[in-house]
Formats: sequence, C-alpha cells, structure tokens
Amino acid sequence: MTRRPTILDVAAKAGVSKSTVSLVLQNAPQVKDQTRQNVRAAMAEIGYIYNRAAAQMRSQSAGLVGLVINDLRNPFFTEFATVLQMTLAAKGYATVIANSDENAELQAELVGSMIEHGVSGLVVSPAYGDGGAAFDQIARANLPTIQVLRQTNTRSDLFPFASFDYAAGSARATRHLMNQGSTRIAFVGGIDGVAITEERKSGYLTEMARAGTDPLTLHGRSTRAFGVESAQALLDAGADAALCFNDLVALGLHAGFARAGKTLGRDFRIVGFDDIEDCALVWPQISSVACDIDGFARTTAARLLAWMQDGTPPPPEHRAPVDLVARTSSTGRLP
Amino acid sequence: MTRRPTILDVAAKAGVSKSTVSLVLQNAPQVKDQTRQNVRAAMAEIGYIYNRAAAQMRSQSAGLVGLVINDLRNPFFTEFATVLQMTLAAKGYATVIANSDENAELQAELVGSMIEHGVSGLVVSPAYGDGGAAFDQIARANLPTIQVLRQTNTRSDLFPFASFDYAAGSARATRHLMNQGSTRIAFVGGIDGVAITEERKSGYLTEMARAGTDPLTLHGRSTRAFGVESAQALLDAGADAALCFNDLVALGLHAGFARAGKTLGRDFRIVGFDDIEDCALVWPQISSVACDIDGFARTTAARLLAWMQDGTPPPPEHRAPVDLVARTSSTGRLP
DNA sequence: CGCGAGTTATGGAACGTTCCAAATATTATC
DNA sequence: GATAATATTTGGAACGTTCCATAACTCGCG
Repeated sequence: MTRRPTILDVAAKAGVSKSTVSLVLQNAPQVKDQTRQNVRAAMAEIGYIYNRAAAQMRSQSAGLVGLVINDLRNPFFTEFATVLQMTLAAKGYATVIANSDENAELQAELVGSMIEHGVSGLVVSPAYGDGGAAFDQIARANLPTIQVLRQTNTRSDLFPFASFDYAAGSARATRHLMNQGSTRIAFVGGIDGVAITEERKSGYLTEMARAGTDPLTLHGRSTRAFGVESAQALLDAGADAALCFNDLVALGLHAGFARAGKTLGRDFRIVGFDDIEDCALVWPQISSVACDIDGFARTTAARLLAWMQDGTPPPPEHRAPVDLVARTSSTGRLP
Repeated sequence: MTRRPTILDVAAKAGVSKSTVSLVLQNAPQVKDQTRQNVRAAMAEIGYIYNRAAAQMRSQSAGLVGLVINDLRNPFFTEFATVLQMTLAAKGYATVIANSDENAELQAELVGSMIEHGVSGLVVSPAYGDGGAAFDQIARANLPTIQVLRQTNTRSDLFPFASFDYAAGSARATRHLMNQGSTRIAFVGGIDGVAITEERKSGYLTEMARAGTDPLTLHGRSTRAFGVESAQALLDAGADAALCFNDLVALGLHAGFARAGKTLGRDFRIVGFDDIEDCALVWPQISSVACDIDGFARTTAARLLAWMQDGTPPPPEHRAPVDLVARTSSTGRLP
C-alpha cells in the first residue's frame, strides 16, 4: 500500500507548481482554463484525495458544522437535523450530528469534541440542566452558535435564539377548541416550569383566563407513553378537549382514547403541537399547530452560513410564525 | 481577539517542552504525575484548545467516523444512527452523520466529503441505484467500511455486510398468521426486486408455498402513506391478513383500517417489521418482527472499532437474529 | 563517588496544505 | 517593437501537532 498522493505529486504530474494545484483546488478564478483542466486530469489519473486536515490547519476552517440535539429520536428534531444537514451539505459543509440525550454533561463533552474538530459554527438545541460548561467552551472558542427551539442560555448576543411563536400557536389552538364547543379544555404534557412548556402553555392560559374558565394542566414527559396514560386521567377529570404539548403526546392520547373506546373529534377533541407527518397519517387525523420545520431548518442554515462567512450574526431572537392545521381530531369532520 | 493558545504556550507556562505537553495530551505513561498535573493546570489556566487538525495531519487519524444513511427520517434508521453515534462518542470518536435521501449521486458526494475530512471508518446503509462511485472512492482510500441493513455492493471482503435474518423473521410471522386462522395472507410494501424486499418476502413465499396457498403481494413505497392507501386494496382483494414490509406500512394500514371501520386483530390481522417504538404505542397495538436495533448498532460500532484499531475486519456477512412480538393486531387479544 | 539501568524530558524534522510577495507570461497600446 | 497593463504562475514560509532519536535526570549498589 503506497502513500496517498499529495498536491506535490499532482503538480509533478501536471507539470505545474504546487501553488497552482492549490489554486485549482480552491477554484480560484485566476488560473487559465487550460491549466485547470490539466491539473484536474492529473488529479483524476493519480487518484488524488484532498487532505482537509492540512488545509484546515493552515486556513483555520474545516468546512464542518456541529449540531447538538437533545433528543434525536423525536421526529421533530430528526426532521430538523436532516434538513439542516442536507442544506449545509449543498453549501459544502459537512455536519457532525450528536445526540445529547437530555444530558448536560454529555452535551458539554460533545461540544468540546466538536470544537476540537474545528467546527466553524454550531447549532444547538440544548439539554435542560446546567448547560454552563458547554456554552462557556463555545464562548471561549468564539464560535458562531445558534440556539434553536430551546433557550437555556440567555446571552442572546453570543447565542442568538431562534424558535417558533409558540404562545401565539397555543392561543390560536385554544380558541379553535372553544369555537368547536369544548368547555373543559386541558393542557397535557411538557415538564412544568421548563421554558418551552411555559411558552406553549401561555397562550392557552391567556385564552382560558379571557373565557373565565379554570385551566386544567396535566404535566409529564412529552412522550407517546405519557399520552397513552393520560387519556383516562383526562376522562376522569371531566375534560372534553386537550391541547397537547407536542404531537407525541397527542399520538399517545390518540391510542389511549382508542383503547377507551372514545372517538376523537366527537367524544373528545385534541390538538397537537409541531404537526409532524404522523398527524395526517393516523386515523382519525390529528389537528396540530404546524411548525414549518423544513423552512426553519433552511433559515437557520442560511443564518449560520452568513454568520460564519460574512460575520453578520442573526438577530438575537427570532420567532417563526406557526399555523393551525385543523383535522378530524378537533373538528369531527372527516376529510 | 487574540490567537488561540498552542502547546507551545502551554509548554512555556508550565516550564516544560512542547514534546512533554504533547505526551500529556496523549496520556502517555512515561510522564511523571507531577509534571502531568502542572501541564494540565497550565492548559486550564490559559484556556488551551486541542487542535485536532494539526494532530490529524501528523498522525493520520482524526477520531472521526462517517455514517451515511439512505433515509434518516425513518425511525428505524434514526434509532440506529443515534445509538451508533452515542456508542462511538463514548469511545472518543465523533460521528459525521449524513442522509443520502436514497440518492446515489448525493451519496457519492457525501462519502467523498467524509473521506476528505479524514474519517477513519465508515458505516453505510446504501441508497439504491448505482452506488459504484461511492464504493470506488472508499476502496481507493482503503477505509474500513461496514455495509449495514442493505447490501448494494457485493464485494463483501471489502465491505462486509451486517443485517438481520429477515427471511427467518418473515417465515415466522407468516406461520404465526396462519396459526391465528388467517387464510388469505398478503405481503404489503417494499419495492419489487430490491434485495431487502426479496429477503423480507422470501420467508413469506416459502411458507405460503408450503401451505399450498397462492401468495398475494402489493408492492410500493415503504411509507405510512402507502399503507393508508393499501388498506382498501387489501379488502378488495379478499385478503384477511397482511405481513408488512416494515412498520411504517403497518402503521399506515392501521390508520387505513381504522378509517374503513375495521378492527385489527378481529376483522383483519397484520404484522409489521422492525418493531419500532410506535407499534406498542398505537391502539390496537401492532405485532411486529422485532429487530434489536440498539444491540445491532452497538455490535456494529464495536466491530468497526476493532477493524479501525486492530485491523481485524468483521465477518463478511452477519445476520442478527430477529424475534416475533405478537400483539393485538394479529392475535386479537387485548394486553 | 561512579556506574548502569531505568525513568523522564527534549529539540528538530516531518505532515500537506494555504498564503503571500514576487516573478514571469501574455496582451493591449502606442 | 517597446512599454505598460494585466493575467497567470511560483517558491518559500507558515500552521500546530506527533514522532523519533537522543539527552538529562534519578536511583540503587558496589
């Protein structure tokens, strides 16, 4: 096994200097087309492989972006990660994706590893808990970093925050349920006290207060399993509708009510949050507050790129609009 | 903004040579504990950040592993990717994850980019189509690479293949449906002619032949949407049970039959494939051929590590056992 | 105190790029 | 055909590590 060819070998083969080869590699405009072709041919012929580590060492940029997600198994985050990765790949950046699994310590380690790998920027959906260590490292390395979907660090000059306008979405969904005739509306899922839960609950609380009705909240982990369990609890509490913290909870309720022999949209109304694909693919279909996660991921990628390349940081806080998608689970109408 | 400190700065601070600092960085045993501590303290004090690019350039290893997945949005693959990444992270490797989105051309690009980034090994669940370019590149770079879950390249000496024993699983599931009293069993989903479809179908065909019954296949994309559509087609064809290509199709059928007013487990029996979490979290619960994807991911990580570090390649072909999990959708019994 | 055998620590030479200033080739202008 | 202007190419010096051969310590023992 012979050693990998370098630009020196390419240069020798093509009869030019290594500098010229380097220029070709960087698509510099000042090389003659003829030369460029010769060099390209030489590269192909000897099977040259670009050594990014060497380039990075000299130029301080690796064409690498880090993505740390608190729960990669959640389809909402998976979709975000997938679209972000694909958008960045189209711009020539590779993405190091890691799942912190809601573990702040692990998150700090992952961030450290990514910084060592020379990422040029980071996108973080932070884990709950003490994220201090992770963000300190980032601050020290002075890396463009966007906090998405959750904000655990309030230094929004350093770590601008981008998310959805959850409060507006939950208010909208609550009014929708009221308009459908529901009177005992519950809020289900989300861990009490956590910022995102409070946001997604705030619109609900506002609307309930305005209507003069007492709120009814059932907090817990935002999983299908929790949703399954909660169905009976809701019936026992005399609720006739629920706004769910996210679609996983809604899907859980969906199963729970099916088990209890209740028909969604008629016996009980629910609205989910995030509008993941599954909502339209179960029966009855689930209404949900739609977050355009694809568009959001693309916007995030664009902002990160602008920050990394031109040094223009995104606004400290950004709220993408959300939209209510009414389906059978809240309207009772079949599509 | 001052420049990042290097080992030279650390060395100066700690009053040792750069070589010693390097030794400490590599946890070499021959440095005195006292010295090690001094160096560590110096690093902490000046906020030293390890420069992996420089290290990689010299030592030819980046502590990076590439993972290319044909469909990262599929929960089955997401789970695999997540566990693999976390297992590798525990061993000090960062994972570059990319979604080829079933696009062979994109896949080749992604693989190229990963090789340039100096990955020490690859795990690929290949896209259908001409994967030649991607595998040629890998072969040229001579990188340990495991093909998982799908095999598009047959050079199993270079690209060992690891997957599940699908044929056994589908036979098992088919017999199970027969034992429940189903007589017109269909196979639904999977693209005709594709290797994995044939595998997952083979056990079904064998058992049907043995029972002297004509098989009934309904091929198509392996998505929930296809499953939703297929429910009516199955009823029209007079089927009374279905073995699904994967759980997404089964979940689609689940919704489709709910829409048609049919009760799974009584009016119609289905068994899915992969046993993703959702199967137990919908109602009625879906029977499925369980693939221990977590264990599989961990095994894959271990084999890749062994190959990268000790040069011992895994066996050319590995089939992890599968298990049938019978639930309401095929037995009619409530849990 | 001097010696040998370990232990620890060290300076210099890689590694394969990019960057820079300067050299050389080409073209336009008179 | 000479000169200026522009287009293209080029060597050499970085970049921050690891590796290697060698140097400098430390200790026990005669």
